[in-house]
Parts: sequence; C-alpha cells; structure tokens
Amino acid sequence: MAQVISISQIADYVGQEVIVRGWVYDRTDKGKLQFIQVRDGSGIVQCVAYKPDLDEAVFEQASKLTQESSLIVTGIVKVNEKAKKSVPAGFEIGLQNLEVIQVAGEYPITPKEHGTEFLMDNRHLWLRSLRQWAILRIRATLARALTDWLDDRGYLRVDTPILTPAAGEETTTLFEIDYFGESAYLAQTGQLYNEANMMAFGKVYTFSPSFRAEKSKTRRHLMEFWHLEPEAAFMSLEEMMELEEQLLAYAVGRVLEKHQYELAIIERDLSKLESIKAPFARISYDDAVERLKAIAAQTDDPEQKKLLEIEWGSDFGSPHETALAEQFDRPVFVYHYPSAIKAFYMQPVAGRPEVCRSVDLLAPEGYGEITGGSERIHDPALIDARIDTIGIAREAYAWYLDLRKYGTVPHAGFGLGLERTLTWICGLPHVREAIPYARMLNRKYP
RNA sequence: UCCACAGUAGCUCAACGGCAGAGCAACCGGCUGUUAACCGGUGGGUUCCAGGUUCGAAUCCUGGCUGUGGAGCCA
Repeated sequence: MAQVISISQIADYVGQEVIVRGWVYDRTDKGKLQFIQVRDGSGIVQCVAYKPDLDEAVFEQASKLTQESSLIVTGIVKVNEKAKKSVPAGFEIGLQNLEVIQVAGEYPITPKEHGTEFLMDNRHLWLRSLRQWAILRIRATLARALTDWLDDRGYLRVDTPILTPAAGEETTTLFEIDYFGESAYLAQTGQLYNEANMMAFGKVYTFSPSFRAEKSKTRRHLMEFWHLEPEAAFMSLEEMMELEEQLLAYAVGRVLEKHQYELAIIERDLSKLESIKAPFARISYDDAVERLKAIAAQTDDPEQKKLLEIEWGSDFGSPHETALAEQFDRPVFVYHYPSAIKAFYMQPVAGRPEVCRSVDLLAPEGYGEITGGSERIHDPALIDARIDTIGIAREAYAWYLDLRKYGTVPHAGFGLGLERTLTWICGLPHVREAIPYARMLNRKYP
C-alpha cells in the first residue's frame, strides 16, 4: 500500500509508490501529456500524466483540473532534472491514480503579474504563492531562532498584557478601546511590564504583537507588529549591544543554514547575509551627526542634500538612517541619543544629562531601525520627576514607581521589530510581505 | 497630516477630444517533456463617483473617494 508523504521528504521515496495530498499549483496540458504541479504546503511536485499509461477516466479527470483544485494523487517518485518547478527541484511523480476533492472555481491569482492592491485584497490566497510561502517559512525560523537563543541564555519568556490601562511610552499612538465603559489601550510595548517581570525573574523577554495607531504610510510601518523585548537586571548598555549583535548574528546564521531553498526562491543576495557576524560597529549619536553632515556636504543632488540636513538634537529620519547604514556591511549601533527625543524612562549619561544611555540598531541596505533600547532610570526620585515633566497620569504608573521603591537595580532592555528584521533578512521591498496579514493605515482586510 | 502619481474587461495595461483595444485568465478545439508552454476560436466594459466644458469626454476642468510611492513619526 502506498504511503502518504510530505513533498519536502520526497527524496527518500525515489522509485516508490506514494500518495500526495494537496492542491494544483499550476498545470500544463500538452494533449496526451499533462504536467500538474501539486503543492502540499511542504513543497511542490510535478505530476506527469501520460494518456496511454493511464486509465481513461483518470486522465479525463486530470485534464479538467483547475488552479488550486484540491486532490489526492498516487504515483511513482522519479528523479528528473527537467522538473525545475518542483520544490525541492528535480523530482516528479508518474501519475497512476487521482482523487479529485474539488475542482476549484476560477482562481484570481494567475501565474501572471499582479498589482499590490489586488494581491493584498487577496492576501488569504496570496499566501499560497511560492514567494510568500518562502518568506513566511523564514519568518517562523527567525522567530524560533530569536527565542531559542534567549531561552538558552537563561532569559525567561514572561508574557505581557495586550489590553492595558495606560500608555507604555506616549499617548499619541494608542488604539483606544471601550473596556466596560472605561478606556483601555492596545499595548504599544510590553516594556514597562518587562521591568516588573525582570525584578522577579532576572532576565526576561516578551514576544507578542504591539500596536501603534500612527498615521504612518511607509514601507517599514505596520499598525500591528510582532515585538521581541528582552530586559535584564544589572545589564549595561555595552552588555546589551553585545547581546543584540550575538542574537542577530545567530538568527541570521540559522536562516542561512535552514533556508537555502527559500532564500533562492526570493532571490536574496546571500553575501549580504553571510557578512552578518558580531561585532557590529558602534558609533555615538554625536559621531553620527558629524558623519551625516559630511555625507550631506559631499552630496551633489540638492534634493538629497536637503533630506540629509541635520542639527544636533533632532531625531534621524529614514534618509539619515539609510545614509549612515550604507557606510557599513552589517548593522550599526548608534548610542547616546539626546534625551529629549527618547522615552521618559531612559537613563541620562553621567555628567552629560542632555544625552541618554540609549542605543538603536540600524540595518544595512536602507532597512532602517530594527531595534531600539536603553538602560532604564532606576533612581526613584529621577523617574518620579520624569513622570511629572511629561505630564502623564501618575496614578496609572503607581505600580511602575513601586519597582523603584522595592529593591531598584540598574537594568536595560530593547525591542526588536520582527517584521522589520525579516524584511531586511529577506531583502523585501515592503514590510507588508513579512507578516501573514498586514495591518496598515489603509488596510485591515482580510 | 503634507507632497507626487495613479484608477479603463477577473488581472496587467494601451487608447490621451472623434467606432474602447491587446496579452493573460475563463470557455471550446489541437499538440508526448511543459517550465509565465505554444497554435486556432468564443464570451467578457457603470472607462472610480458626482458635477461641468464641448456637436462629441476614458481623454479637458472642479469636487470627492480609493490606492501607490515618498516625507514626518516609529520597531
């Protein structure tokens, strides 16, 4: 009796009769000869139906198959270098029998080109396409690699709430919802809760969606994104940078190791990933501003010159991030940003309170900021004063202030945007392809 | 929120003041090695919406809607 197999394992079954259950990815009809590409989620295999070798009814059924029809095929696995569309390539199945579950109706996503809006409207179907399949498989490995690395180093995953009573950072970017007649907000970060958890468990992280109601319409923004946020007691900014570079180098290495096939499907330049090794460069904000001024001075294009204008004290825009990152072949840390442009809980630099112990990591190739973090203020009086300065509702932060009353310690943490990191690793043109169902300014369907 | 561009067949686009078209998809037929197969045939339109200019508007004008790219802001 033939065995049901996963296409990904097909190499183990050459010469054997097997059963594959899945969907028609593509089909070519040559008259007495048909090529049917069948995918099962793990891969794609070309099934060959030759009329004289088959029961007439089976051949007839095969000739009526449409794109995405569901079916169960039985046949003999063969090696054939002409099976270029198979994933893994080079294997095909000589069709013997066929059970059609459904002949699918006219499928919207044809093998021809489509526009972004159309594909996003059909995202629930687009996921079946080879390129999207490859990207989301890499996403799963990336997420797994990041959490594995932290787990292996004693970081405890402690989940933080998504429904929260107050802002994590600033009030302007919150999704407000009705909570039995009171206001609640979707979490924009798990960070404040991480600080409480860190005091209980030492080294913690949270990995969950974060929500930003920002009216941003760029290739790097999502309203809902997956946020990995480690936080550790007694960790310094310098130790955190080492952690980040090792974490990312490991994750990129895992992707390279497991996904040669997928990276080839998305045509990623592997040399760009192979160079991602610790250590990454570290430059101060002061240095970064000087570098940007120098880059701007050397630029002939007046438009670019204007975009690159910068004064000490301003935050970087994406043209700045891109220009800085272009100077390096791997991500680059920028540390000690002005306190005024960073969150209220960031620790001032000793003797230089106008800058803080913060660090952002900028990805190469113009992919921008993929992590942001800092040492947190641990002095009770200072954090108290900061909460007053920014004028947020003090009662909502009573529990947070408690953390500084009962055994406060120096600590640090950062947040990593999974989709931005994946967009960079995969070399994608837009973050919307890095998440199964992107939530964007103009899109919440499907 | 600002700037730029776009919206025509299921999809990708052409026609740019004078009969609304092509390729793909669908359907019918042909073909034994296809790789976005190929060849022949058939069907398919509220030209985003509302107003205006004109003998005549997909085309020009005004307003709106939707989307795309970029900026700001951020991971």
